[in-house]
Amino acid sequence: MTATLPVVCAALGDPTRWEILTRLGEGPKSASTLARMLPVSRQAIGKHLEVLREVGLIESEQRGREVVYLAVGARLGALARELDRIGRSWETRLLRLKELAERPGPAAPEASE
Amino acid sequence: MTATLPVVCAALGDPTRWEILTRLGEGPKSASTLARMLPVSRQAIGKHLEVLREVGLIESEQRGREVVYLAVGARLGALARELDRIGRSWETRLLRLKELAERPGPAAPEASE
DNA sequence: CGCAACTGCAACCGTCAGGTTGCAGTTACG
DNA sequence: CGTAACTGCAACCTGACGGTTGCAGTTGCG
Repeated sequence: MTATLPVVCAALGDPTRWEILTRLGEGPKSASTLARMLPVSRQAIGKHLEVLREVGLIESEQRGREVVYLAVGARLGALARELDRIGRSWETRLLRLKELAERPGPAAPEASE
Repeated sequence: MTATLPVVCAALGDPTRWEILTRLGEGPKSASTLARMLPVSRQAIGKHLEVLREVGLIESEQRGREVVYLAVGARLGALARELDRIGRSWETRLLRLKELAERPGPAAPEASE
């Protein structure tokens, strides 16, 4: 479940998958139920659910004869924190470079390599 | 630049693109420079840069005869906040459903549709 | 001034992801 | 107890994506 960043982002990179996540965000649902509300086949839904489950964005739970899936908000929160951290690091580095550029140093501070 | 959520996530869904972003996070660089540090052609880099620029994750800047690109941390931060918000909403809804299930109501509260 | 280096555009290619249909197996509802 | 509904697996198709090469056009460094 320690899915690498690009992988979980890729999972979130498909519109249909977001459709599914949105519906699941409203409450637990089975693959068949989802297939009934979306314009794709049950099998396609199944593949998407598998992808989402692999990166920890949803969990499955046997309920009676059907398998219901639920959205895991915590997983999305974790991703959000990770992205935020990275974004901040970019900003601070950018700022440091700008400071170097302002301050008249010995040579021209070139950062292209 | 109001790139929809799945689109910007898709942009972040490619490993090579993360390579590029990481390098750009260290400081502004040109396409050729990036191509020299990564195991792909300059043209491939160019396509990736275009994708990243379209979703606002990087910006371009003419510097001398070359075009340098810089990572936009704010964009990533915005995405992070959006994801966090959604994740929280999932959790609260889940909680409400659980409450309903605990409380002995008139009928069995079924949320599969 | 001339050459080297960077950019932009276009054509082309292989792979894989998203989708479909079809079928077989289980399991709860009536 | 029978049948309807849900699941799982497999084969197959197609388009888009990540990658390549090739070429033409600028622009600045020595």
